[in-house]
Amino acid sequence: MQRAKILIVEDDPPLAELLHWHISQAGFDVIATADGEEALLLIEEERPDLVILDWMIESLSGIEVCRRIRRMGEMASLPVIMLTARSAEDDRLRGLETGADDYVTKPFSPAELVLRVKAVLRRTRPAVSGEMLKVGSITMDTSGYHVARDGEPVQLGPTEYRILRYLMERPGRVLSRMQLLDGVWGRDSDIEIRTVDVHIRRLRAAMNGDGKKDIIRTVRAAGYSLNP
Amino acid sequence: MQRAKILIVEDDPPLAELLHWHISQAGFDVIATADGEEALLLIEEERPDLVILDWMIESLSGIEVCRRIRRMGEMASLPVIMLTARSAEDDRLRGLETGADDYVTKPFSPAELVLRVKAVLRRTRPAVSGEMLKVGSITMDTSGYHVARDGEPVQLGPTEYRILRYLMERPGRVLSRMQLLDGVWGRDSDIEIRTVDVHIRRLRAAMNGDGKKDIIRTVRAAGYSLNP
DNA sequence: GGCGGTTGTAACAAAACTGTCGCGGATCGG
DNA sequence: CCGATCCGCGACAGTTTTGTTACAACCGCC
Repeated sequence: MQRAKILIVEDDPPLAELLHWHISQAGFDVIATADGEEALLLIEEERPDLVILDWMIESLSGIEVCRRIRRMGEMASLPVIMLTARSAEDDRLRGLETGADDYVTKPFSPAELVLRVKAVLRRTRPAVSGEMLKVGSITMDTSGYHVARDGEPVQLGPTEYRILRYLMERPGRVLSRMQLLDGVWGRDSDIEIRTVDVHIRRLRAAMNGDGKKDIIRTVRAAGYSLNP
Repeated sequence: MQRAKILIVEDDPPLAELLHWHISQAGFDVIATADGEEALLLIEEERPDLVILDWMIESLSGIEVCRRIRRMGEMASLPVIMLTARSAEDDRLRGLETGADDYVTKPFSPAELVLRVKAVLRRTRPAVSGEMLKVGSITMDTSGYHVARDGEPVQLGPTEYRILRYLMERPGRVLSRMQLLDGVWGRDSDIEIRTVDVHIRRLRAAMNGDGKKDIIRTVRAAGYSLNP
């Protein structure tokens, strides 16, 4: 199972270190910064799966960071958990309004935070939390690398598996070849963009074995998506 | 945003009431029953958007209800969240194979259940996820590139799609050919201005399939606009 | 080193879409 | 009613985008 990458944005060094330890102890990869501007850069470059964001940080308020994340286009759906000092209803509301997925009020137990992280990941990225993915008639066991259609197991090559997984994590959404290259091959791979087509074809061939309906929709000039 | 209707099938009265309260508190319309047979009837009549189904109910096991829902034709794609007592991997598999969209193992927090409900709805009904454009009887799912009129899907070419999107983002406003050229083709394209007409015609042809009313208004000497 | 399976590319074929033209009907202001 | 525009329509050739196939390089593994 692929480990989820968590970005911690916290400018109080002792607390940052505490969080770092507990989160990585729970089996996540951790990157950290104390600075809001840097956080935005790190999000671009490291593509974390979730951000833990202190409401009160120096260079840029947490709420502003959150707002900017929501305007980042490709990363706009990045889950954010806010750490707030007060539990005032007011703050909770404002936090959720700017697009935080959850919030934790200080003081909190690290264990609780870890639980929340897992819950949010389970909700937003089922695959990283080791659960079963299901879209239509297709099921994928992400821990055992098993894929089935209508209960019938399907044999997939590694790349086909990764493409399918990427699609199943975003069912119905049309993904451009560029997005697929980034998501499946990695951000910095100099692969021909048309190569995506070939693998899509292979994935189709493997999944539509009998005379079954095609599971992948081609959207001209846009990309591919999983059929509902 | 239109409220989603949730059907709860749970035969333990205290738990049913608890669920009822939390789900409706979260802003959903709730209907409930303790009986499997009745659940199927309610689905036919009330057309809920999602079903929360206890694995162990009396008259008909949850798993059997789920199976029948999947054979209901029109309602076959109804999302189902299963409540299971055990967390055995085995049950998870069986649950997903019979067509549940998600499952929650008891004990669970009502908050988590609400999160899952929202997550499943987001996945199955893009209308709730804010990436949906609506103007009159036309809906456009911008993340999945789906366009529908009166619920009927409409097939559009790339340029027609971009024009319609541009229009839907500015409903009612009259846009000159020049504006459309800038907005849809890009500021620096040396396209004949009359080409806009042709694409508008193609868009019309695609959208007014049956004898439906024209969705685009021609404003002589000014341009085009979307009809309200 | 040989082997089965996988991967990235190139090249070609097929399909879908695009832009342009010219014609004729519609509309408008006198 | 008339001329001047403006707009809708059908056709069409050119382009772009996608599907398909074949092939050489590569990989881990024995």
